Amino acid sequence: MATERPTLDTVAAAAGVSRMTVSNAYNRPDQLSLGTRQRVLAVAAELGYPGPDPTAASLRLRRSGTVGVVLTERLPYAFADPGLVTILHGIATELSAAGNALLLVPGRDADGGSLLRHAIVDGLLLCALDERDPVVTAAVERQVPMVTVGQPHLRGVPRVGPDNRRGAALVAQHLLELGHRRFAILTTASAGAGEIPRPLFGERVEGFRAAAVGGGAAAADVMIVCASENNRDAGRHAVAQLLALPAAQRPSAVFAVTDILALGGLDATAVAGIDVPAQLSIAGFDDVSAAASSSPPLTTVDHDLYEQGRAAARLVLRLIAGERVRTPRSRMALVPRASTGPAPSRSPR
Amino acid sequence: MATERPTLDTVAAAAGVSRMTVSNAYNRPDQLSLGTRQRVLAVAAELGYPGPDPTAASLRLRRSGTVGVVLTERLPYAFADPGLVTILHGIATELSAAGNALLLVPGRDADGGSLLRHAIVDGLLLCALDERDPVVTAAVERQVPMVTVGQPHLRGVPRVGPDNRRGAALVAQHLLELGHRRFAILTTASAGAGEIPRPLFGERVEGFRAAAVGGGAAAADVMIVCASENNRDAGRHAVAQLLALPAAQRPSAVFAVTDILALGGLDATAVAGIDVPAQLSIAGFDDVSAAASSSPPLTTVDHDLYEQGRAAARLVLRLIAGERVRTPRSRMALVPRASTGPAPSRSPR
DNA sequence: ACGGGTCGCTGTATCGTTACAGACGACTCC
DNA sequence: GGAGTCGTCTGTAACGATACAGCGACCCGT
Repeated sequence: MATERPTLDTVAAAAGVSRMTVSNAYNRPDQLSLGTRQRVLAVAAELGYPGPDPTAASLRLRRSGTVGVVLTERLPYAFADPGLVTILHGIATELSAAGNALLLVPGRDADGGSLLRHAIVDGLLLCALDERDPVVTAAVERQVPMVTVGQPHLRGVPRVGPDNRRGAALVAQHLLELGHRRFAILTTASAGAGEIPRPLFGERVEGFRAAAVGGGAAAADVMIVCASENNRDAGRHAVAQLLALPAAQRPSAVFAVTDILALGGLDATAVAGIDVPAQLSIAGFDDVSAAASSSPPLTTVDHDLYEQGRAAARLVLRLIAGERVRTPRSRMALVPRASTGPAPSRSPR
Repeated sequence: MATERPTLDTVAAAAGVSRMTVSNAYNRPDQLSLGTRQRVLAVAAELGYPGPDPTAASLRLRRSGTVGVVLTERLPYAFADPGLVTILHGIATELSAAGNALLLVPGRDADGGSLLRHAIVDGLLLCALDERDPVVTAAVERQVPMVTVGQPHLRGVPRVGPDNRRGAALVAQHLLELGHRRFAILTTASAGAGEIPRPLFGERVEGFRAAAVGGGAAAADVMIVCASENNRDAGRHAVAQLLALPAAQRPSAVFAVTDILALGGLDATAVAGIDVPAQLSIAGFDDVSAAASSSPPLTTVDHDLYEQGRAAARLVLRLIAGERVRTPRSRMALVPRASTGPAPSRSPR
């Protein structure tokens, strides 16, 4: 029966109408009479015509109704990171509301080639990528409407994301107001696996240090401690080492560049019997859900990842529609909780 | 400079070669001399040519390197369900390893039309959909390689997923061997919000009942209890009501169609001071991570969602490659833990 | 009966790419 | 020196659809 796959032409010939009429039967029901339409669709069904080919339509229309999202070089890792999943949730919400599909693009394929070159998309969202990642270059070369989320910063490309420097400075200011003058910044080893790009944490480290020193701390009193990875265990180990320092050298407040690390730090204080915040203040960054229910609840910086995803999706849709957009300013706020308190008196017992 | 967007032709003319040579410069470096290739790419860069248009290439090649995934009618809900995210993780792992992108297709757009008609995909994966969902019809009409995960069962379409009847029967058999003869099946109200399709739970209920009755229980001794929703609180309420029954009518074992409900049931027994499993056995289904660490640990049925996602992706890729595949048998196993034990003696104290 | 409007349908001209079959010179081999 | 081979490059023919202008036919009011 169906020796070759039917096309619009096949159906048109069988129904005795022009190809355009068949196309209209599917896409513009108001452009033809009800009778003709039903007849055409009946013939199409009989021939087993699966409907207009979306690829051909996209070529002609010059749009596909699809937005590409690049999450990390190796896509599957993205699903292991609750933060990225949250961003993705926001993106999906906004895209599907606008009738767009979401294409998840692996950064590179097995051959090292960039799949991005072959992705059929009207626009791109780059999430949390290192700016030296080759996939970023490939994205720019595509010359497609594009928005970045978090990282990287690219000239001429709108970016949604927190001002990491400002957020870290908010924490520094909070701790300075509580009387702290000796700090440790807890970050991940910069030579680490690179699962999460360095620039992001670098901005937080620099933002905190600059604000702390600018606010009265001695440069020598802002130490930097590196955890081996960005996970709770690594945070615990790093803070445990910190607690082993002689009291005189010990900082009175720790700023961890992620909540995960900060929560690990709380674990270490619990083990060591250190009272937080009486003996040591700890603050994090991200306001993940666990931060509100830790013991004690964690002071942190809230920047709404779900909303960032939504905002980025809205922006790229507007770019696709031909509007001009500017990088918006993200909502961001210090969330003071019980893990930070006044600095202990000058000589801790 | 670039009054019109350059194409292969533009670049070919400017470089003084044929269009095919430009195409080969991008896609088949071995088909032309190094010198020519570099010259062509240089000219392309100068003209700002973004590389071959993926849409046109897909039209010509009849493949896009993309697999579509339909998770639920409203895409964003998918990210709220850890089970679906796990399946998606498995799918993404396998697809990206094979150099394919993953298109998340919302079931329907704002106008009620199906976006699936416009999705550019080489194949489709349908996850956990009700078979009466119009999106399923739309998918079938696309006449594209397709695999379903969990639900629905479709004639001629391979399906990956547990045999719910068999899994439930495993639980029934386990409880029968422990001497239980009076059962309650805990499921969700069939007239519920429909967040998760009914057939899935229906199969589990029927599978358990059939195996229990077939194994020696009186039909009247298999009662069905409905929780208002599939969450822990609703499970707790439902089991609390069960515990309020006169001892003579009370079942000695409860089979909950999901672990979530079963965990709620454990909460209820803890509140009521009922000893599990000495006074009441409780079993679940799914082996979610929390099942291993509940108190007592939950007897349940393990069917690996991550592996199901991987298996489904592999299958659809093989279909796309033109191979014939058969619906595989999923690994599934009863995981006996401490929440089930021998039936209490005939007259409970 | 005639101008003007609407309805329903058709024809032509792309959209940008890649497969395939060959053409053409140079090189190798006997 | 002629035949075969290789490496490069070219031309033609799709792939399957949609936008847009336009053309009869029909209905109206006058």
